[in-house]
Amino acid sequence: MKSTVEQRGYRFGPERRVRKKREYDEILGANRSRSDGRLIVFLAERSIAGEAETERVTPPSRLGLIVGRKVGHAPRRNRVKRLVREAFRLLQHELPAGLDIVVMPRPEAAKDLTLTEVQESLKRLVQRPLPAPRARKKKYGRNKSSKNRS
RNA sequence: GGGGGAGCGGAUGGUCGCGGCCGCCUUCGGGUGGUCGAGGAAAGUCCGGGCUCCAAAGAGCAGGAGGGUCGCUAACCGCGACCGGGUGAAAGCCCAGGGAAAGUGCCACAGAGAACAGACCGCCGAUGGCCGUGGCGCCUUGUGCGUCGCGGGACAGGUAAGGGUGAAACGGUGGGGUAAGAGCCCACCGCCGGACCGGGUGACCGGCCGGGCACGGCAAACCCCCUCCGGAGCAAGCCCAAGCAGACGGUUGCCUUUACGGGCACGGCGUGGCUCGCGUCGCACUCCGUCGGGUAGGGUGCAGGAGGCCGACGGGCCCCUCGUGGUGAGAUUCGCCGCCACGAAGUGGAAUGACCAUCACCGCAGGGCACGUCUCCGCGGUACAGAACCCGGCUUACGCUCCCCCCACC
RNA sequence: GGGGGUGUAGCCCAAUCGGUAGAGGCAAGCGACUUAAAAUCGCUCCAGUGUGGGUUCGAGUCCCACCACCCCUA
Repeated sequence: MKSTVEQRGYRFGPERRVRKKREYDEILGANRSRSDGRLIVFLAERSIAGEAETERVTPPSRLGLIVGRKVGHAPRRNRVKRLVREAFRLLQHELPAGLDIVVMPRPEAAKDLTLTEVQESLKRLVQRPLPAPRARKKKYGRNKSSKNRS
């Protein structure tokens, strides 16, 4: 991860995606969301549990997607996900680093989105500074037993 | 206008990206070059299989599925051809298309009658009564008897042709016949039977002979006959890592053997409905069973082909299908055909893309204008839809193109 | 992905064996009682059975296809 600063490309590999159900639960459980007419965005500071050695560089932000069945059939859901991924990829140097961002498009607006619209919404919703972490409201706590054990 | 079949599923270029495999480089983070990367339905999950596990996949019962014939197939509720039936003017389309004289059950309402049926209206009333009347005969001259007629009514009775009811009324049409009618008789059609003749692998078809007809419908009602089906499913299963918490039950019998062991019985469990049979355990505590607790990470399964051969089990060779490129004959070109080379999605918070330009196709209507659609400019659109172990089908959704057939008009 | 189930008035839910069209309750409306309301009583209204075919004389019921929703599954 030493080449983060000089790496100016627009790559979008697996290190920039949220991949585990546990990670999704943590990000949604932080319950810091904001939305506009198109998107709902959940934000969390990126946890660095795995890295034991001290890191002086903040890791890049990661993207996660939730596109429900109300958006439409599979090709339409794929289209929405690809648009959001592309917007994140092109904006990755303008957005703040060290965040986990989970994007959930609104079903009613997801019918006919364009790339520029998604870019606008994403930039506006993510670039504002984070509010203080609030208490978790167990709204998305599907596995509360595991949470209580830990 | 109607009907049948086949094909395609936008093209090219640019910029920025994603995933697999191979080669090279690497400071092991990655870089770089090449190559491949959604569908005809990938869909619904409606059938059939492969594969995996249940030790093996056995028998019977139950349950389920299929049902004209002959082929194709690994198999099928699939496909093809044919047979029979229905429908349409035709091309064509549709058919769960075995059995209703093995049995059980059902056929509401209406209607006279609904399953070895029935007589409401109507028709008739030949025959026998009844009433009226005419002729003849008898003697006991009467409101007489007998006999032969005519007429009437419709009492007994005959009838099932017609009306009417119904989804369905115990063959149809025509003629004869009759009091009126009726397969009562006859002709043709239909139906039934035949161990018959001819054709066909067969379903069946054609004929011949016999029978006046006896046999309503429903089996997507129970059922009978024939055929097929053990159960679960890639979240199957196998390996690694991580993690948790254990508790309870089982401590047999007989025979045989010096003993190991074997046999029978009994009990638990498994064989995902039951029985048999089979397997397994029964002094093992490292075994069997019941209940409870933990994990949701990684790898593999995992990829042209349900073709073949060989293998020292790592794989190799050949064949087939499709794609791309090259080449040969022919040809104006393309395609078809032959040969050679290379290739054959494999994700998994889930890749196969995003944006732009030009072209193609379709539509809109404003301007130009020959007033119709040519094209220049403008605007909008380009269907249905996304692999999740794989394959063969079915069904459903959907844009366009082409070919063929039938009918009508010119 | 795989396996299974359900669908009848606005809501909950009945309908022997298929029988000519659907019971009940809540809700709604009207009336009575009441000063008014609640409760109660009476009356009324509301379905063509998720959709489309087929079998049958006749289908909510039997069969097939499709649609929507729900549940289970390492």
